[in-house]
Amino acid sequence: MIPKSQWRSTCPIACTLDLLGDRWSLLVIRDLFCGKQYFDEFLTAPEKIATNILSARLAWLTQTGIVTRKPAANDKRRMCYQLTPRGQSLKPVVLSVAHWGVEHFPGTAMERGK
Amino acid sequence: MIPKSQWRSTCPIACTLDLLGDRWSLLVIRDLFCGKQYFDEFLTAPEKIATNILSARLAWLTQTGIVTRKPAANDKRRMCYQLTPRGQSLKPVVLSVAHWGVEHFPGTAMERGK
DNA sequence: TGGACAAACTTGCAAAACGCAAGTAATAAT
DNA sequence: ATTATTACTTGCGTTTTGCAAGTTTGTCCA
Repeated sequence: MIPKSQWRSTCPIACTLDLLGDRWSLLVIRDLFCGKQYFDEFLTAPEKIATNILSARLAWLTQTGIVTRKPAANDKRRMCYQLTPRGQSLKPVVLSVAHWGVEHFPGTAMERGK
Repeated sequence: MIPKSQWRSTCPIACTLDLLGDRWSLLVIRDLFCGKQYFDEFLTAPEKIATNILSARLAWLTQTGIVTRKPAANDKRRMCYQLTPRGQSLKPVVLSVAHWGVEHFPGTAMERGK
């Protein structure tokens, strides 16, 4: 169950957008599907997300059960972010968006691993 | 071809989010798939979009070739908005988002016509 | 063991987007 | 001619975004 005080409506599309309908969440999730796990790995994406935004998004995605957050075994500073089963279930959403983008934006392409 | 000066990257997901990755665009598109065509019809949705936001989104979606905008035959004031083929091709995206929402938000449901 | 370094944030602040309420222009109805 | 309707636009206060700089905690290595 996803915690949030105010959903705009009981429409599943509206609720999903309330959860991750912003400019960045789905890109973070894309990178998680690509195997990225650490804060600085997300920063290397070509879209150049700001650290405060990334921090806020990871916290929100953790809070809502889309990702897990735990310290790496060998370095307690490094936080390891991974998709939960709930997060992994977003794969069809990510793929349908990616597919539409490839069809409608000349010059774009899906990278390996997606 | 979609006109915009600055895309964040050449990733198809990032480009798609630049186009309609905000809180409202996909809800307008949802309503278009449901058969809504006129300004005041979109205003009746339970999410209560503001008129200036709706106006801006319809203009942007028109400009980017997702919807067409023409006066109704019998009333020149009424603007009739409809999905273009490009807009209709978003159906798998809308459906995958709706499906995920139904699975993960108890109490939500897709309405007739989607 | 102590100084340099690194990871993951946090803070400050300016700019942009959002959202509400009220106003307006063009057309239609009576 | 007057009133109502449609599709906006404007003003303005609030919220979110984005950039740069700073902070904290943990690691590395001489």
